[in-house]
Amino acid sequence: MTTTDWVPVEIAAGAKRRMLRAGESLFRTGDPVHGIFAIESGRIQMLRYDIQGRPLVLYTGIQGDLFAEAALFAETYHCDAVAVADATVRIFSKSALLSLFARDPAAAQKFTALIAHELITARSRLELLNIRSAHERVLRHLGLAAGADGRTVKLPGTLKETAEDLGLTPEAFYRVLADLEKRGQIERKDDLIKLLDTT
Amino acid sequence: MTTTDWVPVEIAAGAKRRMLRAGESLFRTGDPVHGIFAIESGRIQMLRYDIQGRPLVLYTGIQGDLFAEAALFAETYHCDAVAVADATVRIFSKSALLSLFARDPAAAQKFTALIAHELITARSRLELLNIRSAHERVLRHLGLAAGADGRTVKLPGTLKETAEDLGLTPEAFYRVLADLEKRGQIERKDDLIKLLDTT
DNA sequence: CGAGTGATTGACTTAGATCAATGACCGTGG
DNA sequence: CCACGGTCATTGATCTAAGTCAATCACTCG
Repeated sequence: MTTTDWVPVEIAAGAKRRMLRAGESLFRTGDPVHGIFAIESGRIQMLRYDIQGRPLVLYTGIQGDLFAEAALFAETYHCDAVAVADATVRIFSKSALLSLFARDPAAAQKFTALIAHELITARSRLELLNIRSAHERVLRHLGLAAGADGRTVKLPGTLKETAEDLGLTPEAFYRVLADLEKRGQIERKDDLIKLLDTT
Repeated sequence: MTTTDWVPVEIAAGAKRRMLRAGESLFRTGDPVHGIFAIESGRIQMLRYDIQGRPLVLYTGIQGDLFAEAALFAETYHCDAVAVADATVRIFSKSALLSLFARDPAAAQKFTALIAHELITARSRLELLNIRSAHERVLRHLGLAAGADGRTVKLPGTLKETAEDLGLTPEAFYRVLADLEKRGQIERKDDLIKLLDTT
């Protein structure tokens, strides 16, 4: 989600691109804010460090994710961002965005709507992760991810990645899928999953 | 967090209050959007139903939480909201907010900043819940929740509630705390927890 | 003074993590 | 064109961390 079609052309045009190699840092806590970022490829983590120096991961963003949105409203970054895999990002200048928003309320509203939507997504994933049973968790996830017909889900990326999203090991996820299929609760064809009625 | 000090007085003044009894519904999918809500007391859940009619919890809000923010940008609600315990909410009218934002970019920005901040919080809780070990999870949580000194955490609410937040059973949480204390990694005094150096 | 709830700890069980092995698939370089 | 190395998908065997059930104590509230 969060492809960057929310950005008005005028900003998109001026957006620079930056490539990072695995381990390279994009910004650090205290750096003055230059802008916010969209991940075009790779994987970026936001980190804080606790008092003992242990890293606390705040967010792991992948392809298509927008991040550091809150930096728009701060002078300096409040965490570090490092590439955990080779990555490229687009940079949307803070000043350009803010002045756009000030001048064009509709654009501002579009941005707010986008963030509000991401918040919904994040919150529903939180509820999902609080479900203890792997079976339930997978079923609910499929229910949420189901398309318009409410039955068909096309899994994005690899199963391994989906497993990760669900807070499961890949093995556990494979087993749950296999089991659901055996029980006739789902049908699988490649990366398509169909939910069946269990009455 | 998210106490309602973000609302400009003019809106706060006009905000109605509504009391709900456990099980009572605040709005349903498809209802026209009247406004967004702040929970003054109690507990409210947002729900969707999957095609088999099973409820999918999207969010559980408690005292102080703002919710249905995204409804500002929609004509109708996209989920149900029901009180899971007796609750009172304040209602901020959609039209009043939108016209405020259109006329006062600074207010709009404050709102966006608030949501962006909530997004950060939600995302960092997601990372937390993806940590499998209860020990690690609790330690990281304490690290994140630590106050300015980076060492002292005052637990809000009951331990049981915190356990719930962390995706742990109360028992598991008690045990982890007891264990951390025994190992000298934390110190507890009532609802204050102090992180100690483990070097 | 009970009734209700949170905090705590013990005993037991199990779901899911971990470790391991195999097959399918894909790109790459000789 | 094919062998080889890498990754994903899958399944089996095993182990343990955390859930579940249960009992006790402390507290608060009417």
